Amino acid sequence: MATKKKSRAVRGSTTGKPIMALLDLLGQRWVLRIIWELRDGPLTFRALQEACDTVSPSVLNTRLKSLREAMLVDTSDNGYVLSSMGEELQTEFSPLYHWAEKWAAKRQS
Amino acid sequence: MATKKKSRAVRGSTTGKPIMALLDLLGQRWVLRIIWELRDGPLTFRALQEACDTVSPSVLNTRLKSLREAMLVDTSDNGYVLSSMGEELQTEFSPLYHWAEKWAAKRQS
DNA sequence: ATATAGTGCTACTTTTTTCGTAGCGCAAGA
DNA sequence: TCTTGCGCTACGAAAAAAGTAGCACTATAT
Repeated sequence: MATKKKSRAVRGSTTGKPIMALLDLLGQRWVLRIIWELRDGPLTFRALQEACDTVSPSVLNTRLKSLREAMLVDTSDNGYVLSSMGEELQTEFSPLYHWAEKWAAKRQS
Repeated sequence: MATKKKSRAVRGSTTGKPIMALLDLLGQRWVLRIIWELRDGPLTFRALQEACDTVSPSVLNTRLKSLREAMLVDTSDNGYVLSSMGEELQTEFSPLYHWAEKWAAKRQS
């Protein structure tokens, strides 16, 4: 059981499989977006809020807590920043960002 | 406060940027999971429901509609199946599934 | 023809999550 | 002192998701 760390039971999946935990984490609203917005360096809480379509501060704070617990985000002097793991994840994602353009083109046709 | 949003197609992002639309779509609960569960071939509605921790049929149906509109999922004789675009996306994701193991290992240490 | 079982899916109520907004406590300048 | 900007909390309203029941249909069995 994943009751080791924080017993947070990342919403839904109790399988204990890392991929399920990850998909659950990333499947929370704004999580993917936050990681995306932090791609170019640190942002303050409010800057991050602005970047994410002025997401409500309560939700943003909740997400940042999750992401810090998940060791994907850290705090720095200049605000929130991707951790080394977070940057790795961002790197995994980058081809996806390119793919999105292709996807959009095909959708419209 | 900022721009008033019209009836949103894909929740949140008004930027019109494909990546935002994609992140919004994938950030809905169960969407990533559904794509993951369809990785090895078609699943019926109920099989898919079982695979996703018995997600409620209303939500599953809503997601499947979104995914069909997004041209990531199709229907087949054997149930729901990833479209060619859906398979591409799944391919983009696969390294991520490997990364999750590494992530989990690091988290617990 | 009737019964059975499995399918995709809708309808409805309850519960959870997110939104939207106001505002607190703190710190650095003017 | 009086701002200004910061991270963040509080809380009611709105939206989304969960949970459950069950319908219409099809295929197979009796």
